Amino acid sequence: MSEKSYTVGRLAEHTGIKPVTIRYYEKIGLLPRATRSESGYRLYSKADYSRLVFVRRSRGLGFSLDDIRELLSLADRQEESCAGVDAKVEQQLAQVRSRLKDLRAMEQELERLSACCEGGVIMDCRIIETLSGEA
Amino acid sequence: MSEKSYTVGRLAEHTGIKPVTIRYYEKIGLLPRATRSESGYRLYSKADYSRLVFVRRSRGLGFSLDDIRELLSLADRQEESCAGVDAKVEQQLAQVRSRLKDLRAMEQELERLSACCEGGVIMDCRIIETLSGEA
DNA sequence: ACTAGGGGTTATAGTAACTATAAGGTCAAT
DNA sequence: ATTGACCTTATAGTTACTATAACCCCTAGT
Repeated sequence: MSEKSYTVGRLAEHTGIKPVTIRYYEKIGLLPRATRSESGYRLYSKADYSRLVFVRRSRGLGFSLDDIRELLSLADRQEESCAGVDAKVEQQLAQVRSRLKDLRAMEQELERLSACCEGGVIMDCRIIETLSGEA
Repeated sequence: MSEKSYTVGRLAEHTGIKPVTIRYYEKIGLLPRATRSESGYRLYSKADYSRLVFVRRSRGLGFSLDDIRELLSLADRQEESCAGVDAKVEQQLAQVRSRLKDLRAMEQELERLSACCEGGVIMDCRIIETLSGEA
């Protein structure tokens, strides 16, 4: 059924995740141990490919590898409620929003600093002054 | 002139940067070597305090420690143009904006996922399906 | 058959910016 | 004199990789 057709390099090409990274994921137990060819090469199936896509997409949403480990184990229990998954998504959304808030504040302050530079010398630089100084 | 009045702990209290971190900054050369008391304790002056505030504020704007090292060395050349500083700020602003873009995309996608959960079981979960699947 | 390339394999160290731990020295107060 | 809160150093751990070294395998060309 599950023909092992990909080597690690071919899997990498198809998923956009580098061979080293794939091996790393295996090492930390995020991916199951790959089956091996006679000569010791890793061999992957379509199912392995899907799992890796899951990881890539989750990473794209900012989930940590630990989070993804949990998501994968939740995903594997087909008959259970998906409340856990939903909770993880909510949690991640909250984290992303908090990070957004921080970054927006940084953006504003950087804009303010940038605007107050008048091209003089350091001694009179309002940017340096602000960074060194008050509040 | 520059009375060395702070120990590392007192400096930490005043700046909100922990003693370990202050020592770490010294170790990597971001802060100059502190003068020492007879018994070997680090002692800091108002100038040291200012420099550390500079670091903290720059960190708050997302600058890397390497960037801050450069900013500090730029700031030390009082009579030179502040163009370098301005450039660094612009650069940082660009980076923050790029990160913002990424995070906004994540936020949107997470919102979409969150909305499509209908409280069923994993088998029917659109979230899992999306993560595993297409795109 | 030999060899060169482009795979694959492992283990180890490095990255950023800290945090945690251990094992000990100092200082002010009781 | 001893407690407790501080200080000192060195080392290892964190996250998610990347880089390096040293070696093995497989296919294609001569």
